[in-house]
Amino acid sequence: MSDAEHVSIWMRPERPARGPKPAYSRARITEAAVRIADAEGLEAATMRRIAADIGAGAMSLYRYVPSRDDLIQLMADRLMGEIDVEGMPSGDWRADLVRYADGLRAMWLRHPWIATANRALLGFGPNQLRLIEAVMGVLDPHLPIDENLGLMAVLHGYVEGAARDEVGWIEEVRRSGVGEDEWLARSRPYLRHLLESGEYPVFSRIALEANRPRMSRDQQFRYGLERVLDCIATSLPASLPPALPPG
Amino acid sequence: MSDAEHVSIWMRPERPARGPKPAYSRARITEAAVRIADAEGLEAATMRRIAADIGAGAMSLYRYVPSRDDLIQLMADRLMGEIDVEGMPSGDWRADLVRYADGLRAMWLRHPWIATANRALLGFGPNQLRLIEAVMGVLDPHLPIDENLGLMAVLHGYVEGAARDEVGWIEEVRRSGVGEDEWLARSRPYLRHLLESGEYPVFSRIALEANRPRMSRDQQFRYGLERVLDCIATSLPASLPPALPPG
DNA sequence: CACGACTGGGTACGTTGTACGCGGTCATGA
DNA sequence: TCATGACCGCGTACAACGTACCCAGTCGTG
Repeated sequence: MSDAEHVSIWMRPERPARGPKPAYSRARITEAAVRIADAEGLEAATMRRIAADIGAGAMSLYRYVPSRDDLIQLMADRLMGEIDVEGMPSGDWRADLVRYADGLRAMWLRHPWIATANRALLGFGPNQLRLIEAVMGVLDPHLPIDENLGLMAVLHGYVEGAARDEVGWIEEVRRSGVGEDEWLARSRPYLRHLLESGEYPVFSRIALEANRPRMSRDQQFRYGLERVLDCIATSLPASLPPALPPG
Repeated sequence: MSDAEHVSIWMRPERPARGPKPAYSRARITEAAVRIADAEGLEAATMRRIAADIGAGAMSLYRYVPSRDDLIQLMADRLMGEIDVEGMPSGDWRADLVRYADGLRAMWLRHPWIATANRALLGFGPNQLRLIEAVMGVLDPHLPIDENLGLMAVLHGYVEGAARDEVGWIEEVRRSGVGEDEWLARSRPYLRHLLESGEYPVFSRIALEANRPRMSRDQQFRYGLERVLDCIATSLPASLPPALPPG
């Protein structure tokens, strides 16, 4: 009953006052879990597997973490720590936001399983809070907090949506167990059926364009990002926007 | 071996040619699964539970659906069918996109569990394809397909990101088992700790603003949406944009 | 009318998260 | 100094899950 009061992992202290020295730590457990999830997906990071990885018994993990769900929250916050926002209100708001967007997307591509960790986004862990301070601090001097929140929703939504698309494809192929080429080959009959039905002209155009892509994935991402930043620029007051980017 | 070739549920025909009349159908199973997920979350929609709901034995479902993952894909596409895009290239591109955005967000709020269905977005089911045709058809006459895709990524990313935030909160409270007020009350000590530490000034500003919100959730969503649409408007050629919306 | 492709569904297996309880350890208060 | 009890690691156990396998019954087709 006393433990049930903690509604979030961040409210529960890792170390109690008394007792013998613990052999592991939340950080070590989280590290192992992230390593496994990177290599084989989040579903492979079971409690037993993580415990075996650090040489512990399965149930020992529950001395450090109340549930697997909370552990995943710890993992997500650890990932947020990888994003470099050092010295972030630098004066050039556009450069700052590009750096944040690129860093966030790169982190997603390094850890595709983050897309399946649903509670990753709202848990106010320390790294998440650090990101909020740094990134929202960029526009904070120029905008009321309401508008800042709205514009960040647009930026963050774009980056995460784009990353989710890329990563979803990666995970789809990984989960199917066959290689990317094989996956494409097996999908071809259905694709052909869609194209030949003639009912999906726009989709057909997309599919045919995708066969000879004129923009790399990075370029596609950058195109949309610059569009979002242009949008943000028009919402700023009479500040000096940096000239259009070198694109 | 012959079945394993189907890499997607949409490539697998529901009805084979011969044999006795089946008692159920994919549509009926999907309907029951959606109803359960709406009421108790996606994790409550287990195979046994769904089967019991329609009066079938647990294993009978596998005559219609190869796996639970594929069933979830069917559920997701069924949800896409709820979004009204009738007669969608209507001539007023801005009104069309607002209608789509509102419909998508409303659908998410009706079915919060969609946030946890990770493969929902890439499975080219019939309703998904119908959406693509209608929504991308709106800007298709005015833009090359590449730019259309880029702008749709911005729009879709914003709507889905905003919906995901709202829904994540709803699901967080639901999963905690306690009511919303109780959840807030239990989080207050941690929030107070964050505020009093003085390390998170921007976050503090957000938290204090949230105590006396000047915009409803709907209004917040609309603010960002209009911003995104403004952004899209500047990317259109010399077409006639409708005047700024009644906001 | 016999065949065999199909049906619904019961049984069973492997894996999961985790509740519970054991014997050992160590900071603390008498 | 030493007994106390809070904490440790962890083995056992259980309920619930997805689903492989098998069976007897059904029905379109030769």
